[in-house]
Amino acid sequence: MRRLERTLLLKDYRQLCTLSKASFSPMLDTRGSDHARLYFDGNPPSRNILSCNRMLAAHVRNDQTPIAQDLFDQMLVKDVVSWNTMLTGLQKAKNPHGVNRCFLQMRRDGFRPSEYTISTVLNAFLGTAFNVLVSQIHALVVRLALSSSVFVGSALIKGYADIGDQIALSRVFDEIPMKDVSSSNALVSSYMELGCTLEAQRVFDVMPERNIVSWTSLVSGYINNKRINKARSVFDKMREKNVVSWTVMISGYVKNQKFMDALDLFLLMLKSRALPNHFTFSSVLDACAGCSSLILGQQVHSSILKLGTPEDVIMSTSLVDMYAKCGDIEAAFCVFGSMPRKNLVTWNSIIGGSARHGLATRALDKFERMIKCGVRPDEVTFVNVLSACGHGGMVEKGEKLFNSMKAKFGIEPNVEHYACMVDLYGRAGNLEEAEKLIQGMPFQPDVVIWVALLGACGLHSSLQLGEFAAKEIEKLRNDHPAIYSTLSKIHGERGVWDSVLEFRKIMKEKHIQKQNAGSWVESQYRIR
DNA sequence: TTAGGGTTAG
Repeated sequence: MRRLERTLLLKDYRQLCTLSKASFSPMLDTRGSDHARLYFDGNPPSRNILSCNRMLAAHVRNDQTPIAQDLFDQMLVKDVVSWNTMLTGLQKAKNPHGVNRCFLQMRRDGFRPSEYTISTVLNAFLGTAFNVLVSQIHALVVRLALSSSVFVGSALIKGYADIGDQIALSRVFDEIPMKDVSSSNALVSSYMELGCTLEAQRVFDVMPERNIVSWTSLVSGYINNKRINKARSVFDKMREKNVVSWTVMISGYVKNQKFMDALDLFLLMLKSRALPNHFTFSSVLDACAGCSSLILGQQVHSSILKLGTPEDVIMSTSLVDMYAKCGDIEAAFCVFGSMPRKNLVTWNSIIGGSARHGLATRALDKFERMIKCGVRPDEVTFVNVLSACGHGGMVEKGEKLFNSMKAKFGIEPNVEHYACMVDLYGRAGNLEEAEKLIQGMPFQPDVVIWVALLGACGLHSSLQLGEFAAKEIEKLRNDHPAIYSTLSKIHGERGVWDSVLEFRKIMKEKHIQKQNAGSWVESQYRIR
């Protein structure tokens, strides 16, 4: 490049830099005229760094991370805001690898991480294998003198909670000079996460200022520590409640199988004129499914439509699951078909629902479609398709799918899959094959396996093998109700009435009741 | 122009 050109470029570059001097200062310090050239070519003055960053942020806000990444890669001059925005995009896209790579590149390029950078990176690493880096990032925070930031502090507290380091997280909190309500809230939920309910309560009690999040963190913490009644008593003390606090309490009841309490609370929420959102509806639908109430489920579905709740893949999956569990599989298919986006859980719900309704062919058809749509099956998918084959008597298809698990999809069959296969062979009357499979299993058979075999023996009146399975069950759990009822049935069918009476006597002594099959219709009445 | 603390499914 000729000297004159170089001088001109450098002049233009300096002029451009005056648009945002603070952002450009690291570049001025470390870059030469080649960078000026690059900037001149790639970023005409109409596209200065501020407008590029704004565009980048807009893409990130709209969940268009790949577009943001393209723009970011094209930006020949970046500032710390550009890097932070890109990191936020990768964090939102749940791409911790990407965040790690971007963060490393940022540092290699000589940029100094800011409070924004640290809190974004730490949050991206939560719940991932990258959380081993928390203490290293903490060391960097100390070196960069960012320890006093409440944002960095909150992120570090959560990071240390994620790796179970109670001492470190309380030390981080202590070292924040001007603690705010958010950092205290982070401390409350982190103690709760580690099961330290007393510590969490103590922090909450001494907080100089509490907001709705502080209260909700406490409620949520008690729920996660299985203290549902304590959670409710805190919840009742809240003077102000919002959609999140209502949802936390409702979903807490659902997690604890207290479906009627969840539905009662949902009614209270509506009475208080709080507006449910997709989080609330997912939990409420789960409660309807839990008590098999189609009527309530339908009413909740109507409310979703009436309120114009925006489509959400999780909420719609809960709808599919609710309809399937409440006996209306056609409605489940209808909701499923109307979903613009489906994920693995959605597919598993419809496949599992079909299987439970005895619709083996439809279940397998959905499985094929799922593969065609490019969704990779997981272990739940295979439990569902194998049980569909079992209910449909499709032995060969089941065998083929079972063998394809490892070979085609890289999924190692677990004990549940073996139980499905034992059930599949057993129902079809192929008890020998079932027994052979158990013998060849790569792990010790559990109660579920033996119960599947015993069930098959009951179905096909196989006394010898049935007694063997019963003995194995007894070794693992000596009061399993299936043992006595099934053996009593087999003996009855063979006319060995003494044994039948003996089993009935044992069942009476041990207060064992034959488990009755539940009926959807029955539970409809129960709820009214 | 960039960040934190409480909520959902098989």
